[in-house]
Amino acid sequence: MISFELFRMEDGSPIYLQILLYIKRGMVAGIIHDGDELPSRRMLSALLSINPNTVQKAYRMLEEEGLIQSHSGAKSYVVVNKEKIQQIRSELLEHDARMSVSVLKQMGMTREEALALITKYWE
Amino acid sequence: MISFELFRMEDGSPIYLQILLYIKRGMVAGIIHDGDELPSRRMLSALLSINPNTVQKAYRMLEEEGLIQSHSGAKSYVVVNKEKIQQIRSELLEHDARMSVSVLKQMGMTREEALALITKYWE
DNA sequence: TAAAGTGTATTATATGAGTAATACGGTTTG
DNA sequence: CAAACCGTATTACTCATATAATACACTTTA
Repeated sequence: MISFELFRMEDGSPIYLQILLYIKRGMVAGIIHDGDELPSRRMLSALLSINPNTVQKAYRMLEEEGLIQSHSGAKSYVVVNKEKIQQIRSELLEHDARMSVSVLKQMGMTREEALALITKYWE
Repeated sequence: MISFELFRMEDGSPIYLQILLYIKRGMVAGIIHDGDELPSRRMLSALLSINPNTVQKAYRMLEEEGLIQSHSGAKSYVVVNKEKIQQIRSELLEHDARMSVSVLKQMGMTREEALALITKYWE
């Protein structure tokens, strides 16, 4: 069963996207594997204190991408392979790195200052 | 007159927040100075192809923070000092650095891998 | 002075995100 | 089998974001 222990809602983006990205990042990190059981919509919504429809929206989008599999009445499971994970990894890294570099540059930071800042906040 | 040449709409967050942060980051970067003239609501909205009310929302919030000054009928100007800029700088850096570190960690990256990634996308 | 530009305000509309309550039928399990 | 849980769907509502169309009074400027 996938754990949502590290999940924190705070960045202001839509919750269903935060859930979707959390699961994708978990796949890339090697914490979420092929065949893993997902928490049910009702259980996860109760755990995060949000509406079941919001979880459903994230799960539906993941299913449309072919990353999870749902059967009416039964539990839902992760369906990935190495190629898919590598593709997601590239997408996420590129997006996150570009956004990070963009905002740091907008503040006039040098590369060295940026690296020092990342290091400072790493722990 | 403040330039919006580097402004790009793309990160999915509300436009009025993107404008607000763009101006704050410009102040921190030393590109936007005390006394600088702001583009009018109508002019900027036309330039960015958005509604004047959206620009007004960003400007109103900046004025409530005391970072710009508006007089009905006249142009609007930046009002900052070193202390304010230092405060904004701390807020923005902390927020951006925390978000960057958070997503990189969620993908299982080590500090060294994260620094290498930032370096790679810096140019 | 007259025109153009400006800040400010109002009302209406559309869309997306999120919640709330409920329902139906399938699967699992004691 | 029956209860519990599951995925799925529907309808209604609230709120924030963004647009659209005006309007008014003030300031700047030709």
